[in-house]
Amino acid sequence: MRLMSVVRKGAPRRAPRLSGGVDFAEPSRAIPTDRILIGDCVEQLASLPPHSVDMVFADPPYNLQLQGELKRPDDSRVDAVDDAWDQFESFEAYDAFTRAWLLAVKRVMKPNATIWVIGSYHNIFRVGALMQDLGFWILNDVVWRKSNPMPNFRGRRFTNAHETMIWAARDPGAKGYQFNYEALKGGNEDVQVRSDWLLPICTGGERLKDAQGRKLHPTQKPEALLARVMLSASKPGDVVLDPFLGSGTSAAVAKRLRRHFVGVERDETYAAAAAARIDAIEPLPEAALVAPPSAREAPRVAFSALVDSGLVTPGLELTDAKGHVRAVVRADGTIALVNAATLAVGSIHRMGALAQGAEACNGWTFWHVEQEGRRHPIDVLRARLRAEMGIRSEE
Amino acid sequence: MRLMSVVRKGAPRRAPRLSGGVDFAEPSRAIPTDRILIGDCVEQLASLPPHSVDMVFADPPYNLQLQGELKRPDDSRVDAVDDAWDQFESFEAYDAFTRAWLLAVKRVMKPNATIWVIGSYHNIFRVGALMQDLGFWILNDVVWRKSNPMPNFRGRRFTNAHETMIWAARDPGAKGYQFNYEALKGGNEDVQVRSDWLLPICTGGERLKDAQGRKLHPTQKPEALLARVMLSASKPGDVVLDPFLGSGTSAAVAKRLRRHFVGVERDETYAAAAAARIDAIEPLPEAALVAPPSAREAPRVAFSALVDSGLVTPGLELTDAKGHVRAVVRADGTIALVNAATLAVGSIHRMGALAQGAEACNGWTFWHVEQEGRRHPIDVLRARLRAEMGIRSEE
DNA sequence: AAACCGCTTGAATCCAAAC
DNA sequence: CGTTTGGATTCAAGCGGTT
Repeated sequence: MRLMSVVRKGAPRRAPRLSGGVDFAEPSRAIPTDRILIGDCVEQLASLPPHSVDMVFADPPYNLQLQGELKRPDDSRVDAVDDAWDQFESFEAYDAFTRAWLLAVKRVMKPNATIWVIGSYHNIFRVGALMQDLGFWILNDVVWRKSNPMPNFRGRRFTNAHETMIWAARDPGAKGYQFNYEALKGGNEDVQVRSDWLLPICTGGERLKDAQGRKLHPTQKPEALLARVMLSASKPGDVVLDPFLGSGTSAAVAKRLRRHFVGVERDETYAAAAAARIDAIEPLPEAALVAPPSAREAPRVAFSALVDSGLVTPGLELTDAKGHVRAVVRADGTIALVNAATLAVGSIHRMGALAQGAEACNGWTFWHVEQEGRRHPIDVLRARLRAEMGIRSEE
Repeated sequence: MRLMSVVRKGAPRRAPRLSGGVDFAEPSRAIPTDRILIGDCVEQLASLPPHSVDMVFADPPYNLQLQGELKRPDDSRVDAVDDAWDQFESFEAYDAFTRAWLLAVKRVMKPNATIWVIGSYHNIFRVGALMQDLGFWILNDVVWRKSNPMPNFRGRRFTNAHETMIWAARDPGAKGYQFNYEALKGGNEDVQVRSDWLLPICTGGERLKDAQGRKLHPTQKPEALLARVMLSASKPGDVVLDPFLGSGTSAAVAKRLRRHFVGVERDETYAAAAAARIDAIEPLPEAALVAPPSAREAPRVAFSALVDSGLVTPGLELTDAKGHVRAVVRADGTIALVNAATLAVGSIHRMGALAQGAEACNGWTFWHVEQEGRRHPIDVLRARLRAEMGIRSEE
């Protein structure tokens, strides 16, 4: 965590620095990381050196074009996203805005960097077409399926239950981009991760509130979503840029996963709240993040889903039934053996087999967690998650 | 199935007619249905009367043929916008093609018709943006999640496990489009249907094969997908247009679901195979397709009709569900609040709203009558009157 | 203590017939 | 055409208070 330590040196618990432009205390042409730049993203990005970020996550305005107000069947009013920053005069105006920030972002991307952009049907088609026009090379579109979306109250459309993320390389033919295929697969029951992800929206304690207890930001994204993005397409020490930082979810997750962040935010209230939020984050132990594994195996249902759900926390210790063998849960859903002579990282099944010297192992029954002084197989956590998710949600 | 019978009259088991243009045997300006038009879809659609189809399903080609040009070595220029030039030319050609067929399709859509377009990340963003540019009004984007997608063999991306459908109305502000909300909900555990659908890809016996046993068409869609589309947004007797018929899935499903189809296909081999396929389809029994009575479409019954019919007597007391609020029925079909400080008289809805301090209220469910010691919403009386009226009207 | 109930809320392009 | 009025319409979670 070289660059992270620069900012935190001598002030380990202070908030990230807020800056209106380039920080000249930084080495010339080195990108100032782990801070929030306040201002218009196109202007702010122009002050950064070219080819300096490894990954971009962008959550631009969606241009919702809402008409009147909407009420629930119980006559309560839906708190719509009617903020000024989401208003555009026309598709042309939105396109010009989009083109400008995409170009500004592209300049600061390293040749092998990739970009993620999230949106809904209101804007994602325009964004995707412009990305193609500007020479980005789409690698996947990834669907975020919301486990608890807002329903369609009037019964006139399908429940708008997903958002779309476009994952793209900077240039056509890019081959050296970061994609942690084996780690993702190892955390997904050794099955390739698909282009549709099921995750809940951001509610409860994770949702930032203002002094009056109202939601601070209308469109705060869940940390689990950003964690999947960064665990997929970046590595510890990378610089992650977010040109529309908002409530700071991407920066908070970057810090937790030991990536560096550069955030741009126009609204000072949002920026200040994000800074405080980021400051409170404690990075995960490095052991929970290092070294992608190389694995191959069989069965179903993802251990990483337990991590996403919060039932299992990265860093949690797993043991066998008798407590002799120990392992640590990693953020991507793989586990690392603790007492191994060499670093051993992989799926719960493969690591279980390795620990026993067996060819195969059912990690769900081999590994245990200690709760209230008693050891339970992690299979009970899986059963709990299945129960929570219900029959409909993940067919 | 009026129009269907025109084609099948005198030749009940023959294949749909193949035609190069307008069939002059049809009544002038009536759209020729249940046949395949062979040729370029823009040209063929120009021969059809305007405002003549109820729903469109389009699975356009997206072979951009860009691979060769785009795989040249990555150069080191700082600004890669120039790189996009060649591909912009190619994208432009695709855009021109897309714009042309979308306009041709729009002309033949009825004002309340809707269109579905399916695609992948290669083309769907361009198609969606152009649809917005041409004035279509997006209602939903619907994700087809493939339960058995093709794996990603090289491990450099996520498994491409979905395709995207855009569902749009012909014009902004369209409200009268067909959407079978209640039927869909009824078939989905009484929960409204979401924008992500899980369905297997087309394999096995459903997949058309050529004489050599190879798959006839590279992108044959599963009939289950088309069935969900048509069951969602059309009704029996509707005319469904498919400008890129291919192997004929949409027409086959339309016939089975007792919709009429108009298919356009440029490739004669595909058209012939589709014709044979469609010919073998047996429409489902009408009883399997009739729409269940929906509350939204039920004939309106005024509260005064209950008074007129004698089901409700002037002077009868109404209360809310808990018996706190009381009102009295007046002879003209209005009601009067009993405990109001000032005299309050009006419709069951207005008085219900007033009693609650709400802006709106469904008086049919708010107000109750006491019968045999139990409270029933007055909606049950309305249902009884509707039943009696239904019996009378059929006599 | 665990279960249960009621209330709140989330990126939303969310009515239709009659007058 | 605009305006008024009837009356149809919601799912999953989290949280707090009660049983």
